[in-house]
Parts: sequence; structure tokens; C-alpha cells
Amino acid sequence: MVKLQTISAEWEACTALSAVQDALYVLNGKWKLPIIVALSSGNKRFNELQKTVKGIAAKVLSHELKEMELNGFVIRRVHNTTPIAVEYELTDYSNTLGNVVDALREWGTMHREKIRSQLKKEVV
Amino acid sequence: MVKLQTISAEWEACTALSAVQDALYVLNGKWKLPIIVALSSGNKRFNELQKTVKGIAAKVLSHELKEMELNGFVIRRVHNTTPIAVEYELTDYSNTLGNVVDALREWGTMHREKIRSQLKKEVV
DNA sequence: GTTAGCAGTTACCTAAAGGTAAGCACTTAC
DNA sequence: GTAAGTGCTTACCTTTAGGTAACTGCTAAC
Repeated sequence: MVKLQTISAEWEACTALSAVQDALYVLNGKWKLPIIVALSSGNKRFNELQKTVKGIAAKVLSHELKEMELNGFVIRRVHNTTPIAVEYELTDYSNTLGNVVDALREWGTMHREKIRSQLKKEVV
Repeated sequence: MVKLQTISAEWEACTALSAVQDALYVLNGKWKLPIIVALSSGNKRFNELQKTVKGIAAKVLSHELKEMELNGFVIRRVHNTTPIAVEYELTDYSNTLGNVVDALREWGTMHREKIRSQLKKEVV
């Protein structure tokens, strides 16, 4: 016999599952969230962004920024100065990712600690 | 002149960035978080898991489960029944991902709503 | 004795992500 | 006048993730 409780838990898990899959569908890849984090402390220009997000190639950054502009995560602002300056800015929509970013940041910090303490043990 | 505030904000953003990158390094790919969500409502057997996580191929599931076992996210329990039954269980370590999963679930739900309302507008 | 379910594995393939390196059109600084 | 920076783009290549489909060895049910 299956309990009602179990059925309801399964149902909740199932909707949670598709919601998480939906989120991952747009946030896929190595770079989108890091770029959002980099921009969350203020607008940045292309080369600044490339320096901030460690390890990203210009080609990949350019590609990701285009995709993110299309999906409404960033705004590309061209300033009519000489030489031309291009600034990238987060949209309000990106800012709704605050909780996701915070959760990942906390977990990432903890995870790094765990890995570091494991390494220590192995050395000793 | 650069304000101290700005410097400190930049510094925080930078550590946040690496923490997020660390987290994404282990949680990469389409399937790890969905598998964790599927298991979060209770242990599951291989075929149950494959039915729950929509769209995953047996090969991919098998591969992901092995990797997740190595990384300490799941435990593989073999029951000595006939025929043999294999159960997958989350570790305590996976359970520390609760906030990440919750944040993604909430955001995913909101995101789907947004996309749906955009589609409506386009049709009308 | 054949079908179906469990828990996968194997071989093969495609598409996408990502990396390397070069270049372009412009400008400022030395 | 040449080197260096800005904001990219292009061409080319490698790696990896992921998908398809077939198959294995086992058992239970019809």
C-alpha cells in the first residue's frame, strides 16, 4: 500500500524536477552564471569582463554575450566616445537569479573547503 | 578615484565568482541536479530513475550515476534478492544542495510563467 | 517457449561547447 | 611610425556530452 503522503511527495518532486530542468535549460554551460556574477557588481566592458571571468576565451565570451542578450539577460550599451566603448549591463531579469547565485556561491565555498580538507588528510 | 566601497564590492564579487565556478565545475551537465531532485523524494531503482528523469538515456544515466558515486553524491545499494535490486540513495552531501535546488526550482517556475505569458502575447 | 522486466554495457555517431590563433578597424601613447 | 589597447570576428580544430540502438544475463510470468 502506498501512503497519500508518499503520493503527494512524489508529485511535488515531479514538478520540482521539471522546474529545475527548465531552469538548467536556459542556464546551461560553463559561463552564463559566472558572467552574471561578474556583472552583478557593476557594468563592465568586454575586456574587463574577459579579465574578470577567469579562463574564458574572447570568442566564447562574445558568443555567450550575444546569446544572453537575445534571452534578455544582458543589455549591450554602445557609448559614442572615441574609441567606442561598449558596456554590458544586467537586466532586471538577471537580477531575479539572485537566490540561485547566492545558493551556488555558498555551496561552492563549502565544497571548496571540503575538498581542501580532504587533500590535507591525504597528504598527512 | 576609486571608492573603497567599490574596491570591497569588487573583491566580494571576485570571491563569489570563483565559488560559483567551483560549484558549477562539479554540477556540470544537464543531468546531475535533476537526478538529485528525483532522488530527494526517496531512494529509487535504476529503471524508476530513468522513468522519473524525463529524456535521459540508460547509457547517460548509468554514466552519471557512476560519476556521482565517485564524487560522493549518491550511494549504490545492491540488495541480495532474486532478481537483484539496485537502489540509489542520496548522501548527506547531496542534501547540502537543498538551497541550490530550491532556488533553481523557484526560478524555473517563474521563468516558465514568463515564457508562457510571452507566447500568449505573440499569439494574440 | 516466448514475452517482459531489471540493470545495465557496448559500439557507433552527431552536435555543441570550447580552445587557439590570427586579424581588422580604430585610436592613443611613446 | 610602431607598439599596444579596445571590441570584437573568423577559421580551424579538439574534446566532450549526449543520443540511438542493439544486446547480455538473469528471472518471473503467461
